[in-house]
Amino acid sequence: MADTLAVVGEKYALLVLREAFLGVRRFDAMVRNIGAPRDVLATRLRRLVEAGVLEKLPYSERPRRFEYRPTPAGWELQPVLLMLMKWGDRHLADRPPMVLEHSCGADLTPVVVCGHCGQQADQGTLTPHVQAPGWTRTGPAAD
Amino acid sequence: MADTLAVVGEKYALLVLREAFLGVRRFDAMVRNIGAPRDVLATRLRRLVEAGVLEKLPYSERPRRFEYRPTPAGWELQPVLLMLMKWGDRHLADRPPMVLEHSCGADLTPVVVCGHCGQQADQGTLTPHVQAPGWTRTGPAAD
DNA sequence: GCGAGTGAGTTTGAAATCCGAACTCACTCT
DNA sequence: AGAGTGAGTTCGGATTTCAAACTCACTCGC
Repeated sequence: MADTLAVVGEKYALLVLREAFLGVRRFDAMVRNIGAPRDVLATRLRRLVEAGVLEKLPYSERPRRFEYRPTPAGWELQPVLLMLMKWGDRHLADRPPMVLEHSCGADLTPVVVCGHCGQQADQGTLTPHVQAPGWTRTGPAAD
Repeated sequence: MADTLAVVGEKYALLVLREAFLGVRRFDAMVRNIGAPRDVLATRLRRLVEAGVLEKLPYSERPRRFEYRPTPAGWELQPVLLMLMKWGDRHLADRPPMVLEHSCGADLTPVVVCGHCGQQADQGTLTPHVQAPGWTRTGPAAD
């Protein structure tokens, strides 16, 4: 988790990915949609490319222009964004939510399930098997 | 999404939640496990409490001591963390991953599915219905 | 009853980031 | 020739982050 956040946890990184997923893949368009300072966006894009999450490819020689597309590894981050979106819609809903249509025809309500049994994976259903080094669960704290 | 990140997108915020989910709920324990500067952790905790994601409650009067527990809204962020964890395990795996056991008895592999049809929701299966104000999808960019 | 320790922070000053605006460079379009 | 566009880079100033030290209110061992 900490390692993942080292890649996508910096300010704007996940918003950049959102835009890339939605098809906004050019520098200036991202600046407009995200509202990030141009230099910050430039560094973010560099990092995401070197992390293998985005790919920078030219869509025009003369003048040389680039676009940024999610790699396969990048696409695998989409579920993270879906869950962030869902949470925001449930708990912060100011504007009407963006609707994504699933291939089944319904409007998407993303749910996290256990890949093994297909049942929802949430609070009550999970038990950590902890053996991380240096990790301490101090004090009594039954959930 | 942007709004959600305004709440949990700051540095360490999601790590704080991870600890809280795992039962680490005291200030000093979090400092030890996360390695964040104490002042930053203090501000993060304040923000997460006022955002309604954590709850600060005393576990001892005299001396006055507090712990931070996820609220119901907080627990709803767990899926986000699960997907971040999964991605890290697949793409950055340095140390052996932490195993979570699902109530079905199997080790959890979290998957995001469409709540309507139960089928996986990923790259090919989603079509955005875009009508956000000021949002521009510039240039040709079929996925 | 005294010194050491603990838990939950706050303070402090230097280092790293972020910000917005302006600038560059290489073109294209009128 | 002049205006515009796309993809950045450069600037100085405002915010954040950082690590270490400090506070305050206790408790514990002797």
